[in-house]
Amino acid sequence: MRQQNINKQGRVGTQNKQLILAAAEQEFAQNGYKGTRIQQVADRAKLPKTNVLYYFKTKEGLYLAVLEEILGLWNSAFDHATEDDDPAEVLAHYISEKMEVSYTKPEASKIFALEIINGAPNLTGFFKEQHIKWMQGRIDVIQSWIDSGKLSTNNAYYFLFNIWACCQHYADFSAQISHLRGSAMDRTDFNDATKSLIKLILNGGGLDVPKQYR
Amino acid sequence: MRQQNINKQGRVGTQNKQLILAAAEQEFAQNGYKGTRIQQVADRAKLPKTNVLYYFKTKEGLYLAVLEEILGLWNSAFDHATEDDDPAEVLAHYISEKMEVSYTKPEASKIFALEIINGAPNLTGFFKEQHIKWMQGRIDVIQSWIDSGKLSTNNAYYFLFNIWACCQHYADFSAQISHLRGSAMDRTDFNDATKSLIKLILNGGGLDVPKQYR
DNA sequence: GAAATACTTGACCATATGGTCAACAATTAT
DNA sequence: ATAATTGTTGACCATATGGTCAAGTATTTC
Repeated sequence: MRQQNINKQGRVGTQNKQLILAAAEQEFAQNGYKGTRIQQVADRAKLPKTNVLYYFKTKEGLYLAVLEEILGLWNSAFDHATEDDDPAEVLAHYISEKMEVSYTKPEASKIFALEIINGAPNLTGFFKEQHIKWMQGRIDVIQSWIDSGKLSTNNAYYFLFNIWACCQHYADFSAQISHLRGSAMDRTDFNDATKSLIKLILNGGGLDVPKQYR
Repeated sequence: MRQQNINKQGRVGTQNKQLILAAAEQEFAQNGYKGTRIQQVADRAKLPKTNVLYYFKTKEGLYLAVLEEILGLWNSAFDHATEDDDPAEVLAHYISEKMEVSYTKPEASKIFALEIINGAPNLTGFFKEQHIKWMQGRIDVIQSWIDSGKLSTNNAYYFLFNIWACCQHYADFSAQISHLRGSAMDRTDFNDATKSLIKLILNGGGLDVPKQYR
C-alpha cells in the first residue's frame, strides 16, 4: 500500500475547508455563535450550505474549528521571558505583538471576547489549564520584577489584566472607535496607538520607554 | 375627568415590567440578543412567556428597553470637568466611578460590549451623536491638560480609550479573571484593582496619585 | 479501467422559537 | 353597580434553521 492521503482529504478539500473557516471567522465575530447562520457562512464562502456541513459535521464543529485556529495567536515572545530580562523591553515588545494581532486579526480577538463574555462555555479544559499555567508563569516573572524594584505596581495580576484590556479593546471596540474618531484606524494610527499605550503602561509601572518604541 | 393613570398602567404593570427588565438584562448579557430566548427571560422572571410579550410587544422591544435603561449608567462626574480642574483628581474619580459600575452592574457593561462588538446595530443615531459630542468635549479637556503640560501623553483619544478599556475589562472578562485568579473578585479585590489602575493611568500620564486614592 | 474514495448538491425533515389570539380575571374609574 | 381598562394565560401558528438523505459527479488508487 503506497503512501496515501492520511486524513483522506484531497486538494479541493483542504482548500474549501480553509475558505469556510475564513468565512465562519467573519460571521462568528460579527454575530456570535447563536447569531450566525450556516447559510450565511456558506454564502460568504460561495458554497452551498450542505457543503459546509460536509466538511464540518455540525455548527458546533465548525465553531470549534474556528476557535482552535484562533488560540494559536495567543502565543508570544513574552512566553519565554524570565526575571533576568529587562521588563521595559519585554513589556514593550509584548504590547507591540498584541496590538499587531488586534490590527491584523480583529475577528479572532472578537470571537475570543464573545466567548469569554459568555463564560467561555466552549474553551476546553485543556486550553483553560494551559492558560492558567502560562498566566501563573507570567505573574511570577512580573512579581519578581516588582520584588527586585524594577517595576512599580501594586499587583501583578491587575497589571497584566490592564495590558490585555487595552490591546483587546482596539480590536473589540473598533466599531465604537471608528465612530468616535470619525474614521477607521489605519496602520499609522495603530502605530501611534501602540506607542501611546507602551508609554502609558511603562511609565505607569515606573519604567522608561526603550528608544526603539518611542 | 379626574386625574387618571396617564400611561394606562397600574401598579402590577410597572412592577412586572421591572421584573422582566431585570431578568432580560441577565439573559441578554449572558447569551447575547440572538442567543436569548423569551421563554428563558420569562422563566427567570417567573411569569409565562405571553406575559412578557404583553408588556414588551416584541423581543426587539424588550431589548431596546433594556438598552435604554443601561445607557444612563454612562454618565459621570467627568461630564462636567473643565481644563481648570486638576486632571489627577478628575481622572482618579472617573476611574473609580467606572470601576464601580463594572462591579455593581457587570451585566450592563457586557450588553454594551456585545452591542459594540456587533457594530452597534441597535444604538440609535441620537445616542451615537450624543456620545460623539460628549467625547469631543472630553477630548478637548484632556488636550488642554496636555497643552498646558499638566498631562503627559501622545494622544488624547488613545489615552481615554485605554481608560475605558481597562474599566470595561473587569466587567466583560470577569469569567476569565475569576478563572485565572482562582476565585471571583469581591469588593476588596475591586478596590485594590481600582487603586492599581488609578496608579497605572495617572503615573502613565505623569501625574501623582492624590492621597485619597492611594 | 474499475473500484474506492472524496466531493457536490437539491429535496426534505424535525424542531425550536417569536409571535398571535381569544377567552377570562382583576383592577380601576365614574 | 357597571363599564372600561389593564393584566393573565393556554392553545396555536408560521417560519427559520440545523441537520439528514440519497443520488449523483469528480478524483484518486492500484
